[in-house]
Amino acid sequence: MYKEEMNVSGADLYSGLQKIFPDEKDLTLTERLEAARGPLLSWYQGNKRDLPWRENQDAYRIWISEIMLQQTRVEAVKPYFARFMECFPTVQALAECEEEELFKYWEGLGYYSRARNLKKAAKIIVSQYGGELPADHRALLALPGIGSYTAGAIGSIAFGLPVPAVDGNVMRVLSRVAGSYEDILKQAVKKKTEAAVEEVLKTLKKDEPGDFNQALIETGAIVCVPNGAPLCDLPCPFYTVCEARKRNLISAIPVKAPKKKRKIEEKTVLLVKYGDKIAIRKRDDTGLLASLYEFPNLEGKLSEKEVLERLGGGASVEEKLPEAKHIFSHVEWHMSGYLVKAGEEIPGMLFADRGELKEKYPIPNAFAAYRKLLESQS
DNA sequence: AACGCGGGGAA
DNA sequence: TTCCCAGCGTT
Repeated sequence: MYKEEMNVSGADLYSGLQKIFPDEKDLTLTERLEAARGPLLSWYQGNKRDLPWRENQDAYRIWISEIMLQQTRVEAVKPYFARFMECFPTVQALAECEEEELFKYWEGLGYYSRARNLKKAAKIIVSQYGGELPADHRALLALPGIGSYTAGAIGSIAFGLPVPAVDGNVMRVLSRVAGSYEDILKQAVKKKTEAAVEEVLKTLKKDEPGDFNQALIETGAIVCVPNGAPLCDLPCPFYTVCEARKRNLISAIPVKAPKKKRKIEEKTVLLVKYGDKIAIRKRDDTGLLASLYEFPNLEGKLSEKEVLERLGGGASVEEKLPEAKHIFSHVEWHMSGYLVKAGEEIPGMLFADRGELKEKYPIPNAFAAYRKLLESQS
């Protein structure tokens, strides 16, 4: 209300508040981090979650977990991680696997380029580093699928390197600690934050960078939570140095630029039966759900007649299927569907039996509603 | 710097 | 509904 009435930006409001409280010392983020260093490390020892990839410091396990955890919640990752490590226990096993099989283990986890890059990187690790992940920040950063955050996480957790691992969690925590109104989605803001964390990492003992980075992340997961108010009354390692808490700005920070809205796409999904088999096809190798399999589908919401025109070849529609919706982050599929009986195998389509549908071909969850229909059908 | 890329849990 | 999650690669 004050903000809107005065028509001032968050930054202006903040500098205004600074003038109202001129006696407050304006600490830098680095100074706040240094002040919290001790409490943070001991808080982490007492509060860290017991997670499968924290059983040891094996770089391969750390790597796989960090890739899976990109934009993905811990609870979602746990079952995938267990199955993955069982099937691909070493870098070599991963480097030699079939991409199709790898996708099958990734099915439902999303952001499938992560899996593709994992295999690419595994081959490089085998050919250039003797099958061991390199204990070098720049070498890690050069591997496909490993960016600034992941290189920092692997480097510090597996190898003890003093490199920052700043993700969305850490940006949320530290923007509140600093009382900063800068947009945490901006890469320049993230870079500054990484620089501040790196300063402090340099002052740590040799075995502490991994714990320090994980402690920051853990604070974001346990105390300074996303979606709603942070739980400042739990023991918080930043309690005494947190500017947002001190000035009651926890609901205003972090600042994130609004996202643009999704577009909606209409689709008509076909479950085409030929004997006991069902038609699927492989998607294009670029773009959304690249290289995965799908039920044949047509653009737009088509009538029974329009479907038959496009199929030809003695196909007949057996029934109209219920509508389904799938929401991606940037697009929304509104699907209608038909159960179709094919008179012959249709060129360009692949006919799979129920077992192959379940065990062999990776089909993304966007088609889960129709897949389920199929299972209850038989 | 902006955009494309999954899926699901929670408010 | 909207938000946001242990982000990265491409343009």
